Amino acid sequence: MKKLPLIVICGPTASGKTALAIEAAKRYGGEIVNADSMQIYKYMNIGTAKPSDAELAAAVHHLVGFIDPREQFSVADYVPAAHEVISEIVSRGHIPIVAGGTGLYITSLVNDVEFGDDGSDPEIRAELNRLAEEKGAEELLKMLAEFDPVSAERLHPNNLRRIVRAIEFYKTTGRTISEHQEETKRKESRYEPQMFMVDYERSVLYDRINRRVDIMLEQGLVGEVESLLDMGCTAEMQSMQGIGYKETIEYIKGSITLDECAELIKQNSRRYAKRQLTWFRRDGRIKTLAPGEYIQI
RNA sequence: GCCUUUGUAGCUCAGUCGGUAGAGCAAGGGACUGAAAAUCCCUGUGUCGGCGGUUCGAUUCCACCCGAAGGCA
Repeated sequence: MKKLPLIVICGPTASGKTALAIEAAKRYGGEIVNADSMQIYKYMNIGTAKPSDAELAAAVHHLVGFIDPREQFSVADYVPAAHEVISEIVSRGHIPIVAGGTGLYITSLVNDVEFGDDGSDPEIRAELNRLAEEKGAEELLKMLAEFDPVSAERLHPNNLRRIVRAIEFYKTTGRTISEHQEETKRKESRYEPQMFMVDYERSVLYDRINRRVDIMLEQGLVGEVESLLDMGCTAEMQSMQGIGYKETIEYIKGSITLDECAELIKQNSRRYAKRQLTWFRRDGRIKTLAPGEYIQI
């Protein structure tokens, strides 16, 4: 079976993915598929550095701003949605260009990781979290070890979130998450990706990040967050965990000054960029581009 | 000009009764399969201001020089 070609533009925040994607779309007759876990939300424009109206008009974009920020969303929602959009793009005779910085979304899509309809249950998850608070994460790890020793061995006792997830997976599917992971690794992907990332010198990237945060504040990030709070968003919501949002909420609540808020956003963005680099660096398929270099296919 | 205090990691500072030094923050590295802008793990990076003296050995003691802060004139 012929694999579907896919252009992927990934990399850390503030590395110019949007502009590169638009350029590639124009040049090769492509349509852009967002792979950013925060730009999927509506009303969150400034803080997520969503493409501007002009940029959105310059090329066809998909999966941008289509989820209400009060709602949950996950890779398991993203991947099937992206598959569908991509197959439509291909059927139009266009080239799909996946662009974004969320490593998990990109890898799961490109490697064609399967997410079934079951496999998640918010109630079980909440119950496990409650149990962890009572008895501690180590107790849960022991529990996990009884039916999935492979995962239990791999997970650090402090990583409660993953421990909970592994137990939740077993309880909802009757299979262990480690088995599931092995299976999906063996599976052939339907895609043949060409992956690119702009490789900035670290200090240059950090300058870009710092500058961009200043611009976000000038553009009215505080106002954007205020109106999100007005529409009922709360700090606990997934969308409000986004960098730029959680810190601005602290400022609006009065627990930090605007300067502290700006510094915190910058620092968290830099740390995020570092984590993104760690993720993408280990994917040997990614070709690095010099700053200013266009992608070549 | 004189007196006092001070100079140790990127920052704030500990410390060594003389045996080349350690915390917090910052930073760096890594993991990652349904919260992923999330979550978690690992790591001390240093002509101890400079130049001499004493000493087997000086970041530590002494002299001088340079910088910083305060005080007196």
